[in-house]
Amino acid sequence: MPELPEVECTRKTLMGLENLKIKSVYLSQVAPIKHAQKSDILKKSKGAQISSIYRKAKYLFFVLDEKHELIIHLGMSGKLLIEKNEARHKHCHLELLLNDQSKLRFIDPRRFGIISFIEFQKWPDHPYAKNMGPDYLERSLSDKKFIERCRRHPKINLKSLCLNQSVAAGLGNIYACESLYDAKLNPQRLIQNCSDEDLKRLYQSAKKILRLGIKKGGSTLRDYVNGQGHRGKMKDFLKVYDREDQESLDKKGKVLRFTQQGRSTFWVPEVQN
DNA sequence: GCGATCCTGGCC
DNA sequence: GGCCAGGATCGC
Repeated sequence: MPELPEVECTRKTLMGLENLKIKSVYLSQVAPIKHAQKSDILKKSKGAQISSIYRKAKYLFFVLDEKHELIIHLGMSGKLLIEKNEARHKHCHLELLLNDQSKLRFIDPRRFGIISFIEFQKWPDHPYAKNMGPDYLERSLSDKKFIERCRRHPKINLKSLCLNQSVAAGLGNIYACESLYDAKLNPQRLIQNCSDEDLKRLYQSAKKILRLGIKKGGSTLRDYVNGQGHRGKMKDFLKVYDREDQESLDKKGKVLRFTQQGRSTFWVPEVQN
């Protein structure tokens, strides 16, 4: 479900939780906890204060007392919601009861999401961090660095490159299709057949599209909502995604769909070379 | 590098 | 019933 813009919009709506204290923690029997112990999370979160909340690519980090960090990845169907009196959802896997009586809930029917827990600032040592390149919107990433990272994978196609979080992180299927369309690049083209100029254009398009996604509050195709339960408006600005056999939003041609690496790619052949 | 795989739910 | 879904890892 959520790509970088949706995770960022979720983060923004959770900012009000900073400095609140965790009174109690609930974890479901089937909570998707990875590389952490349930007992550890329960023990070390209880009574802790949420000192800050930050994001890297599609991961959210809740810093607890500057001693530990609770990590959440929303996967395909996950959402974080601030609730008060609502009954606990069937697929709620984590609930933090806070000292203002609100509850932060992680709801994830498919359980492709991730709950993890680390010592403060130990993310670089986490197994999942090793496969993650720089966030597209990170200031330290540059045209030159992006191109250099792309060149490590000469044999993969541009769509795979976009979805490969080790090159640069944050794009998912929607924003990958939109970025390739914006950059006028054929999703099937191999990296070895791209010029530096092509790759630079892809990087610049990705940043532009991701920023627009954030500005519009994220894409709600079916059920994405931010921490306050509000839908995003970016769907109305998507030019090719989910528009098979229709004209692209900017009327430059007919959108076709095909499957690449098991995922749908939406593109306009007349525009993308 | 690629396909299978982890899951539930919605839609045809 | 079958297919599809906003993700990412794992084995070959």
